[in-house]
Amino acid sequence: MATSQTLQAQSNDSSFSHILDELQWRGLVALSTDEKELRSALNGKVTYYCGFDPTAPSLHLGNLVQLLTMRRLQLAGHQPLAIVGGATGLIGDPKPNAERTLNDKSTVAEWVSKLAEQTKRFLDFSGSNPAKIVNNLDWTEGYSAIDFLREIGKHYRVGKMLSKDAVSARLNSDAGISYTEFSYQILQGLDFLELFRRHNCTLQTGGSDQWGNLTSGADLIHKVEGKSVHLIATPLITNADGKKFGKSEGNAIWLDAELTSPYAMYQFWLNTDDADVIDRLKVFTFLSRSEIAELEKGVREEPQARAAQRRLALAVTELVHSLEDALAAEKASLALFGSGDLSQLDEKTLKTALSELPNANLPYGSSVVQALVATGLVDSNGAAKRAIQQGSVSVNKVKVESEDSTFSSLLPGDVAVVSRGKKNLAGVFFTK
RNA sequence: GGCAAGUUACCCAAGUGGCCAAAGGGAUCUGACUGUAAAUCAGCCGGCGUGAGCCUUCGGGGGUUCGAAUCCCUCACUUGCCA
Repeated sequence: MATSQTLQAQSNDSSFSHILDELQWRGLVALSTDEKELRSALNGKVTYYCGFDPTAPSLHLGNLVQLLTMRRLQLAGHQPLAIVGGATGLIGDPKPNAERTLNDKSTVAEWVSKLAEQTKRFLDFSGSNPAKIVNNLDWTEGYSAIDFLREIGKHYRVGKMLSKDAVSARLNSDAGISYTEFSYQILQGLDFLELFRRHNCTLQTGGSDQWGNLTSGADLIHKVEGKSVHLIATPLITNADGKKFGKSEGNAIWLDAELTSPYAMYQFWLNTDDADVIDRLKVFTFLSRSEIAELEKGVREEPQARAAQRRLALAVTELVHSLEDALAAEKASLALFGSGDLSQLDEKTLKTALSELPNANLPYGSSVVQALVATGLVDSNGAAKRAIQQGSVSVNKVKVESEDSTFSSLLPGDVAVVSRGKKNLAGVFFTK
């Protein structure tokens, strides 16, 4: 795979003498195994891994934290293994409140290949410490139930398994937990053991909510191989206002451009709270300590300029998509939110900007309600009318007053910008 | 295997024959104020439709009744206790 320009341009901040110092400064270490040993291990070359379970057709922002952490370690000279959980994805790790619905094997297999493809953008697969993608189905599929219970199960004490947060939370909830999900930690433990044996992998990274599963593997290796290995858990990203991070309008932000457009990605980051933006820059970008300090000053002295948010939005959109996509999203954002009159924009700029938005082709004479539904700004005709009654709908920045409005004037090129609220925009292209 | 309790819209949760599209809270969304921020206040919050009405929904299926989320049968699942 050709290495992208974006990847080539990345580097760690040379003002840190140890990768662990940088990770800590970026707020990426919530929990770890013995820090002194971890630090000295990282002085040499370490092979490490992080798992991604196929629970959806795309990775999301939570996964991005892991991917970028992996990349930082790779830039420090260590060798990454990205595990795509063909096996663990079939089982499902216990969520705090509810049992997961099992997905078809074929669905999971399809998602595995999609996720594997996505991870490729974030790691370097060439050079002296190339990344590798592995699938844990490779070593679990052939395992017989008897062998599994004898060779692996014997090392697990039920008391300890019950005490893991993920399990005990479920036992105390009214959802209970199935044997299937209860077993998840063993499978993940097996992953680490296999990677240790096959690739001499001695470090696992993951989210702090996965700590129980991370320690599962380290314990197993200790018991079976008598070796101590290392763990780094990244904190869960939370917003200053306590709301869940990574959601926009209640929907997850996906890395797949089909599910979350580059424009939506850009907007998501642009809307970051002042109180969060510096933390986000540390976690989600490769900007240096001094660059971030500069932006922090901007937030303090001139928050309304939102320089930090703009930088963040551009940087992450480039990471996830491409520089061209990021610039196009930025341009569309400026054009559509700028104070200027939309009709002053030339046809080409306008059409490019609109194609970044959710959009629809409609015949001339269509109603505003139809456009709202067709572009997906609202779910139903009723919701569209309600939105108009609430005064939240505008066409080309002019508020729509009546439920049966049509498009009275179009922009150059026979297009229109429909908005619901201040931030939800969509484009309409008129055709015969 | 036995006994008991439970399964309500995105989440929590009321409702125990008609006044139930279903209380209340949270989340999301929208408006005002702003900086495409936060906080605050207000509104919307199953679908269709000419704000009258109609359709679908209260775990699945079947039944009683003029009428059921509410009663009965049955299946599935969850939790607790007993074995």
